[in-house]
Amino acid sequence: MKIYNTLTGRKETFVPLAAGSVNMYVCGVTVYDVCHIGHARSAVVFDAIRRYFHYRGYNIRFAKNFTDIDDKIINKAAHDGIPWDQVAEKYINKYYEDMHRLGVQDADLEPRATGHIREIIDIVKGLVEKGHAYVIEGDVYFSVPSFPGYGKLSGRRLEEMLAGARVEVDERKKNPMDFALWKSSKEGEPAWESPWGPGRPGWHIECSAMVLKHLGETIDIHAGGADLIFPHHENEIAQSEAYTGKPFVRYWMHNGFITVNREKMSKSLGNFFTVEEILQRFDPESVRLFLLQTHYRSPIEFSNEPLEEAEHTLERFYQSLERLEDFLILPAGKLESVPPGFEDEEGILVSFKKRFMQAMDDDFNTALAIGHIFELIKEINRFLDAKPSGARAGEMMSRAKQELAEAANVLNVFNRTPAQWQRALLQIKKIELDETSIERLIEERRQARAQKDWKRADEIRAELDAKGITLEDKTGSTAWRVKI
RNA sequence: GGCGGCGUACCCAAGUGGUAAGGGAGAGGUCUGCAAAACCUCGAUGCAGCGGUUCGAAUCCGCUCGCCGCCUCCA
Repeated sequence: MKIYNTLTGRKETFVPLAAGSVNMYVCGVTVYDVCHIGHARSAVVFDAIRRYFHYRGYNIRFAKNFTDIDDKIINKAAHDGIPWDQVAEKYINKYYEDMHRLGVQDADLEPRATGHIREIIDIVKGLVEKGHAYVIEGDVYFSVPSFPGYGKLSGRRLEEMLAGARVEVDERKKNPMDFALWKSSKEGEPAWESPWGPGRPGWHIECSAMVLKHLGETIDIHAGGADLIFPHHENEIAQSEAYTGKPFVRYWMHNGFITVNREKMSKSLGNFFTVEEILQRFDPESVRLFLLQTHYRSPIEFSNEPLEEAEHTLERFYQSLERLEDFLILPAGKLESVPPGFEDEEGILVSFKKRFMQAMDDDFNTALAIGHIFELIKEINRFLDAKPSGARAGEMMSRAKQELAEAANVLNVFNRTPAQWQRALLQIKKIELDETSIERLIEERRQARAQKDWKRADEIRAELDAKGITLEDKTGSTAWRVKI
């Protein structure tokens, strides 16, 4: 298994600290507002990666935090006139709601900053004692020059950063790059008691504290959005390694951004689309597929078109799956006939599994893995086109279904039944007809067709079409689909 | 200014040395009462441009052009 490690800038063979186990920490969200699609990308991507580790038999401990105290939360609380902890609670709940819809599994551990104040204080105290941090008027700062490795993750040197001169200058700090570990609270702000007076943790320290407490001094993987590389993750390394004297993280993983008009989607630019509003227009599975169809480190340009394409892609998948299932429920024909050219279908299945794993093993290439799924789909369609029959053909197709289900389970897309997909479309496309009335019209049309009353049959078809339902006449029955 | 990334068909996108996956759109075909959908087939002699290394380059090196990100809160 190979993972691109931001620390080295290379793909490296993944060797976990303890054989067979993975300790993984993902930076979650600061809960001061609803999630946009960029947050969703990070969550979905690392969810798929986590599922793949599990599939590969690793015993994975997966932690994802909530930053539930910070300036933005305090500002939001003041703005909305509600207590800061209610702001946090509200958006944590909203996060769960959005992510569950997108098929993101809860982490094994979901620690919150405010639940680790004691641990944070212990680390800050330790850093002060070791001379890596200093106290000024109730604030505690980490002394960046005291940590020689500073800049190793983001690939920059201290002198260069100072030259940039975009750093806000706080005269009290010994070095402009020094960052807050502990911030004293003003009157009326949330505060916890500490050796330096009432205050709250700085942003970076919570992650160090939670990693240390729940996963250990050195963990296998730490992940998050690429915008966290500097300063957040750089600072985490500095404070953690200065404190423990041990390497903090073995593999750093960072996902790429979502862009709008080629610009990074962000709150400050105002060019963001919330998960909620996207899910009003698209089925969650379409969104998840859209996110996984591009490699996690590449940028994704956001617009309707690729989401609509993802819908078509799913339609194609479920059409084929339905066809496969139709074949499987049919009694196996007496005639043993595997069409010529398909004798080695089992070999194709074996190679599918191999290629799927190869793709995922290569830095979690979900885009390629999905490509392989469609190669298999094409193969299955060709096989069924050739009108196979008999027990062996049945076994081969049931094995194919099994293989597809396994891959689908890892990605958590292509994971429903064709009927569930159609029902979901009925809802998301806001079709005014329900299943029963559609079935009733189909039955009426069937009778018309039996009497060769083509005019009436065509009328019904046109009527359904106008309402967004397409009919598909198969031998002996008629299926309906939501037009997309 | 410093550091990093990207540029593959009409669109999206995988591919980091061995002769261009996959999806969407399009064209042709099969099926059909006719349709539609679906399915099958086709589709880049070519990977921003130029030069170099190599038996061999989208992949490595150099230069040029264009775009983006980080350096400040950010997934």
